[in-house]
Amino acid sequence: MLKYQNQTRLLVAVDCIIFGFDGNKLKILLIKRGLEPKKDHWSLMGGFVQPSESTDEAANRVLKQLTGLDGVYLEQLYTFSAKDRDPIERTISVAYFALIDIHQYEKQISEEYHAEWFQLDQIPELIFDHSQMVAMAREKLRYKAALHPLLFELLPAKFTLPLLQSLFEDVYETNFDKGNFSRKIISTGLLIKQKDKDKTNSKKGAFYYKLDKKHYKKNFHSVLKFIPNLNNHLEAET
Amino acid sequence: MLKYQNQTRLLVAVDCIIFGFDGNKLKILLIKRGLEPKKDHWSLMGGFVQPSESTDEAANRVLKQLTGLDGVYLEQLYTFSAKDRDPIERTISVAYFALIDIHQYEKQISEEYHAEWFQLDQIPELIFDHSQMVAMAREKLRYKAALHPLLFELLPAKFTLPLLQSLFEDVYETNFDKGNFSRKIISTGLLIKQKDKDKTNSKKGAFYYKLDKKHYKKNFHSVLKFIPNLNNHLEAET
DNA sequence: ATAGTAATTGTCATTTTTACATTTATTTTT
DNA sequence: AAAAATAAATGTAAAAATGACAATTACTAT
Repeated sequence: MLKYQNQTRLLVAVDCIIFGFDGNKLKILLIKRGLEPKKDHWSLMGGFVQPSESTDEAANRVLKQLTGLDGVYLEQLYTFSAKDRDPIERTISVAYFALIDIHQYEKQISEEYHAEWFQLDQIPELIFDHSQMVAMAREKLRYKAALHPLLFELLPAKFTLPLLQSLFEDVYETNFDKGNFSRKIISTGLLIKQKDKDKTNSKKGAFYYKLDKKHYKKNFHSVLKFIPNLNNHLEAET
Repeated sequence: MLKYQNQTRLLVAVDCIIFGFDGNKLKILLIKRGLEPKKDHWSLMGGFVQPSESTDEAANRVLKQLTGLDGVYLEQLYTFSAKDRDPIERTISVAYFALIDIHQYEKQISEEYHAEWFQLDQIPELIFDHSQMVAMAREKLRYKAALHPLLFELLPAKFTLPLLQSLFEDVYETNFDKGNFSRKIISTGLLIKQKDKDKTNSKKGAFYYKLDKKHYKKNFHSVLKFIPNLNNHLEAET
């Protein structure tokens, strides 16, 4: 089976940075690590790549194990390969980031892993280089969401413009003018206005919208500039 | 040494997509593969990751081996991990893309590998999934160069605006208005005008410019929009 | 019926973009 | 030595977009 002579083989893992939005705050899902080393320390959900799978498949498997979810937004982020990143044995890790609708997530499944959602300003110390992975995922999310319709993946099928705006405001830690924001979103043509309203947050109520799936897929890669004064809100990118 | 029980270890390689600009056309550097399988077929330059190195270090090593160059622009692109991508033995490959000043490149070194520069519309059949890697690198280059001052890495220290424009025009396969182009570039504040001109292409001569290195590093991550009608020139992104 | 609230729509000055036109600096030709 | 040729550099203005702020609207609760 080993046909390239004299080459070292390495452990390959995947780790997932899983984002969710509870209607108020952007959060990531962390687990308490179940095996040594660093047992019971906070960690990203991950696992070793099996002989039968690609890293994409491994990441999807791991994500399903923890959340019960299939077919969610999952994107390869970066491969971490520092020689000593795992103290037990050399392992390279391909990091993925996922965006899920937090309400779809099945709690009972994740209890097995002692998983918890954390706000981004309250993330505990993480094992290995996982803090670096989280930082990079957050940067990438900010960068990409400013230019592409990404954050919709975090919302339920029906949502209001004020809810969308509060998500953007939390991601960019700033406030946007509501008039300009709604015009910009509407002008993308990505949303279909519904007949009904959400009246939990105001007396007037805010219309629900749904994604126009076709338009969304077709225009996902277009550069849209959702964010005014973009450069004030991005520090760096990957 | 093997401390995580019952896990499979895999070969890990790096492959480099090396871009250069000869003053006329954007090109990539390919080699004739020296070992079986697929000996003498066209291939990206690559190599196995050694126990002593990270993938970044491996990519830099491989790049230096082929070009003789140190400290060039090198960025991790994507990790390719399809189960059967290498027919001999399972190998995952971390692809990197490099931007070099083609005139710095030392030809005698690469003759050992039978390396040749190819225009992007004349790339031969490549081994394994290397064509896919090239396609992704090209997309990424287009995407990123539209928003960040990336293409300067392909030019010599002193260059003219018309040369820069011809590079942009080749990358995006289109023509730009020269007045608007030069204004946009100048307005970034990234360039320092020199006293001398290049008179090889016109009677009037075009002033040389140099990168303002400090400004360049500081503003590299700013979103600048170098390209008008951006969405007409990007198909997709990674 | 009225007041209160947040959603929605409106307005307009400012800035950016883009198409196209003119001027300028230099070399080559007459 | 003047004129023609060439491509670089600069100028112009209409159109589009952005962004700050104001007014109106639709509904609920008093």
